[in-house]
Amino acid sequence: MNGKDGGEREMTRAQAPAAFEKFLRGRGLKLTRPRWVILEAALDRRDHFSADELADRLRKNPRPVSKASVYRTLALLKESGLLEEHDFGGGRKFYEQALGRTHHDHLVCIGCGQITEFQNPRIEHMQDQVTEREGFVSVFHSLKIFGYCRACRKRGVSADPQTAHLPREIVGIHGSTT
Amino acid sequence: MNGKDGGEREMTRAQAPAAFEKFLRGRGLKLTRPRWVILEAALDRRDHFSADELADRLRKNPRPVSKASVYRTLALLKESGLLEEHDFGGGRKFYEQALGRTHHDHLVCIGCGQITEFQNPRIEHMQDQVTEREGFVSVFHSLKIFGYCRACRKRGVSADPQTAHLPREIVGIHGSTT
DNA sequence: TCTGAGATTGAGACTGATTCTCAATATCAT
DNA sequence: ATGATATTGAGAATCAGTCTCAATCTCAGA
Repeated sequence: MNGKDGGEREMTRAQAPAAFEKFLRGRGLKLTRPRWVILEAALDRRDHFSADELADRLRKNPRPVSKASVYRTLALLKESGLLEEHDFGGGRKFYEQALGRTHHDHLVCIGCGQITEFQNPRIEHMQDQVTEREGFVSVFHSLKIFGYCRACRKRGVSADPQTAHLPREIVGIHGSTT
Repeated sequence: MNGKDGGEREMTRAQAPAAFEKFLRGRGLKLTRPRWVILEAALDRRDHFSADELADRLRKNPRPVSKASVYRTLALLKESGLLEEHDFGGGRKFYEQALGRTHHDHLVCIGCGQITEFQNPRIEHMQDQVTEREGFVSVFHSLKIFGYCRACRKRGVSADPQTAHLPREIVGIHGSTT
């Protein structure tokens, strides 16, 4: 799962609440109970999750949190750098933890919805060449490769590229470095 | 604008209606007036356009076409391979002509919304390496680099990456090969 | 600990793109 | 021309996400 994990990840996880509080204070914002609940819920996730799925879950909590707060707080967590936002198409955004993680791109299986991460410094480097040539300053980028994963191929799952639709549910996630 | 243009492009444009009709027939679908109107309108565009913008325009035509038909027909044009669909974020999809064009990726300026196209065979090649290594079969991919274009930089337009929002209006398009 | 200015919350209305519904209409092989 | 089917259009529905605003918290200062 993306190289060495555990120790390093746990450390950043432990630091996250303090980092978020600092971020909030720096903006004159308050650390409220709903924000805390949402932060904790987000930190508990190791996968890619959507705002409304999280909102649904938290709405049923012993300490319910409203949909509006979930959306608002996820936006703050993104701005603070604790979460990263991804758009895999399909009309909804997904979030994943960012702290202590390095940049990576995604393979998205249109058969089962599984997401596999990958890193490729050479691709990144060539992107820099492209932007430089254009006088463009890159702020962020997104590279997603859609297709069929090994498991789906084995199962014989494949469809017409034109009619294949993007998964609305992110089923799982595999990490892969290089 | 993306290499040699004109002659070749015009040829494919002339062939497009026949190609679409063939596609429709192959599916037992009919070539109706609204579909024809929408096809022509789409072929007249050289830029990236959204469905609802086109629908708005056609709704005011001497021969009005309904929003529903525009959405339905653009989907068919995409399936037929005449149009390509892009999601630049911002909650709406954009279309561009695909016939006679080669694959390319996009630089999206978050300052002015301008889209610049680029091609880089080496990046494509490395993507192949990545998918192969994962046992993944690529069906399509999307590489978008968001940032500030040369013009925006000159104008001093730049914003906090976290608060920068994606353009809802695609302002223009520049092609660039390599 | 109390207080008040100001930030935040939650319920639900709203938005905006896109899709769906379905009765009326158009298409085209025969 | 005819009829079996596909298609259309107007508006309702959907769906993620945002907004509104009165009631409610937070927290720095007294």
